[in-house]
Amino acid sequence: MEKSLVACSKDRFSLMSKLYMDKKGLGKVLNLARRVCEDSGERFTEKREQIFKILIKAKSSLSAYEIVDLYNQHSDAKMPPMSVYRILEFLEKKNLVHKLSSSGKYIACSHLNCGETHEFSQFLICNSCDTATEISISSELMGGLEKLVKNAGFAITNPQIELECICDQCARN
Amino acid sequence: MEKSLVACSKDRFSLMSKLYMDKKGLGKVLNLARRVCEDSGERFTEKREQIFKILIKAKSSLSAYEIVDLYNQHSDAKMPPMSVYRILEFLEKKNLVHKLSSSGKYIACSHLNCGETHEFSQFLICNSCDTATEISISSELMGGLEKLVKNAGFAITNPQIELECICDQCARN
DNA sequence: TCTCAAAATGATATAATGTATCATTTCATA
DNA sequence: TATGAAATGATACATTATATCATTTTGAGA
Repeated sequence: MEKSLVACSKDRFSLMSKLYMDKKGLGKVLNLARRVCEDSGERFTEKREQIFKILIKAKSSLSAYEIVDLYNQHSDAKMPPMSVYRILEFLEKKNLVHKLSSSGKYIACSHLNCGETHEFSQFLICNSCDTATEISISSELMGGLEKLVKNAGFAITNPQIELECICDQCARN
Repeated sequence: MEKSLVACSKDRFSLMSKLYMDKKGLGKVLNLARRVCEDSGERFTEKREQIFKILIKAKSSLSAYEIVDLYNQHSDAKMPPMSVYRILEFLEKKNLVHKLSSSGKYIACSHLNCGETHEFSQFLICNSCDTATEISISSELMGGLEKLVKNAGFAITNPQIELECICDQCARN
């Protein structure tokens, strides 16, 4: 896939909605994930799928150990943390999940709806309810940032940006 | 101090340079730090000053445990990690140091040169040499970001932004 | 279908980071 | 100099993350 600041061609420069998932949508996303893995000669194993599904269903970002607990609650075979870290790392490399560096927690990529995976996003993280919403900032804004950064003697190597926010729903309460 | 997206009135909307520090400058900054603390009825103790100086002299951001080690190397009395965490938290509240949330490491505020402290900054972090440079993004850019965030149903609560970069010097090597 | 190498996971230990809690010391000021 | 709040010490422990070697699973080719 081409590297681009914009993730999804169907949604250029616009707001991305959260990953909405009905049963049909879930199946589609899982198929896409499988294809992404198998296209590069790797496997979308049962355990990788389970962990991916845990993240898709999660309402907020999850730490590796929270995923361990969720997995072990719903399975007889207990998965050790090391395996979860490895699987998360794998899914992240495939751009199926993202790691929020400010919290160390993980979320499913919300661009899978449109049948694409992508590498870079920006995230709005609600301090109150811990949900993370993935957005794509405009090329104009990103261009402005890049210019500023260049003037400071730097170049952006990863345009992932995480913004500490409060969501409207939490703000009302 | 008034909360503002821009830190330093002498440098509005412009690039901030890294904290440059000769002997005279160091004295000035330490005096400022002491004043900031004592103005609110708190103390700029010897140990707080030592840790602050370690951060000022550091070429890159430092983890709490790195600071523990540096302190203990240059002192007979050994300071436990808990104390370092407490002191860092204190200095951060006073806006004398900043914590990089993506790495959990600390840097001295580089706006102290201009005789002011400030609350919010953006940081360019070199992946290669681990230096962090503090900048202030323009109000125009910040305004654009805020608009985008608002459309997504969020409001920014902390405009600290951390960008993964490579610095020109590392890029040449 | 059997074998084998690579991929994937298990198991275990340990490093690194961060917090909770209670005890002790330091310091301004009454 | 007595006292109470601020600051630090000491200790334990929780959380997060990685290193390493063993075992299992898988798919491709003999």
